[in-house]
Amino acid sequence: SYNAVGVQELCDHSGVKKGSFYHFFPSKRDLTLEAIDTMWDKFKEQMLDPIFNSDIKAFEKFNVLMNKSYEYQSAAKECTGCVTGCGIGNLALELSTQDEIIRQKIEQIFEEWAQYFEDVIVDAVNEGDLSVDTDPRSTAQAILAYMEGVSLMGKTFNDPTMLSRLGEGMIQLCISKKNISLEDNM
Amino acid sequence: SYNAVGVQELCDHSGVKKGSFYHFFPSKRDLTLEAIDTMWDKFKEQMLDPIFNSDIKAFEKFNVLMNKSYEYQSAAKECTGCVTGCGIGNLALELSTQDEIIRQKIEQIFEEWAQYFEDVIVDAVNEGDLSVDTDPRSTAQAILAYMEGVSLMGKTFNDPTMLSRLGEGMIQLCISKKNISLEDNM
DNA sequence: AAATAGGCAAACCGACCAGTCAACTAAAAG
DNA sequence: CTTTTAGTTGACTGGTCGGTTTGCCTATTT
Repeated sequence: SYNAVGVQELCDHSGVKKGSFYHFFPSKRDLTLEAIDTMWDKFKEQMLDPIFNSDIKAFEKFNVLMNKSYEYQSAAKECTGCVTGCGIGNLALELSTQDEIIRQKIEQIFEEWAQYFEDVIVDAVNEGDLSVDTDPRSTAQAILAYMEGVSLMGKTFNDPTMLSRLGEGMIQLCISKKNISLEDNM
Repeated sequence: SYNAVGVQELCDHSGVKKGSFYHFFPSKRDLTLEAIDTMWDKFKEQMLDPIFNSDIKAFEKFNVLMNKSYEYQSAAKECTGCVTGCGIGNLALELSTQDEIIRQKIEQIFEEWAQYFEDVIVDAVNEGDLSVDTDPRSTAQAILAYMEGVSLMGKTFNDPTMLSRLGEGMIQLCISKKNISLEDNM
């Protein structure tokens, strides 16, 4: 939690004196903004880019992403005893109503993040793997929402396997409504 | 945010003196636990029970729930200027790694919540509206995760329409994987 | 009328908060 | 060699934190 951790604590943990900290950062919020950038860059570099620049099947990319997330959360639990969830999602939920500037920054990151998904969905549509009725933007947002929701559940249950168990849902979110004749199931 | 609001502030806002507060509640955490119960009871009473005890179609129940959530968040934005998201989800994400007792309480609530969904899914399977291959428990958890994720997105974008736009995804999460022959789409 | 008990409020506690500041060091620039 | 500059440090600020203590006031019981 952002509000539960003080500047002093951060400094102690990093072997930095608080006075020095305020020499480089005008405020705690400034540090947070930079930390968000760092997290996001690292996430893109280590997770999104390797997966979404590879040439595996579109659907498979989502599965790989979820599996990597599962591994990451498993490692976090091994290391700290807690499933930590998505760092960006955590901040989003805690600070969106509290700090408008941070909210906007995270909004922009989510937009960028969904763009990764949207591009893949567009590819899949062009390749005929998804119905032309698919709305790429909404579908991409739905998948991102689902990922964040699954992370939230994993954190709440403190159980990383929730990520792998619920991973399949991402594919279902891709299937356009019109592609499923409800009569078939009703 | 839990940590951003102090007992004094809560008391001022309620016209209560802090000394009086601590006469009735041993700690801030105790208040929180009771507040969670109250929120959950109210949510069940006003949202879940009316919808899930009605005899509309299973799929339709999920849509109605999402629509009601949309209306609630719209009203919140009108009133406070902010989409507040799901109160329980907010606490879950902020406190799960910070307070084990609160984490357990929310875990139990999520379990109960998913049970509502699971029952409906079982009904739908029995009535032939969903494939017998459907895993009711996982599907229920997936829908809950999705709802929480959509709430998170709505809060981050401070845009209640995100709830209605992404609402359709809930139905897609119900469709069992085996029900969709991927070859049809690929 | 005396005793009792609970609701209530103000003062208070040590700890911690984000942030400031002046004194200091060390190295670069003139 | 002197001056400027960047970085370091710990003491300090006003204020708030969660929580405690004390004692008054009222209302029921005896």
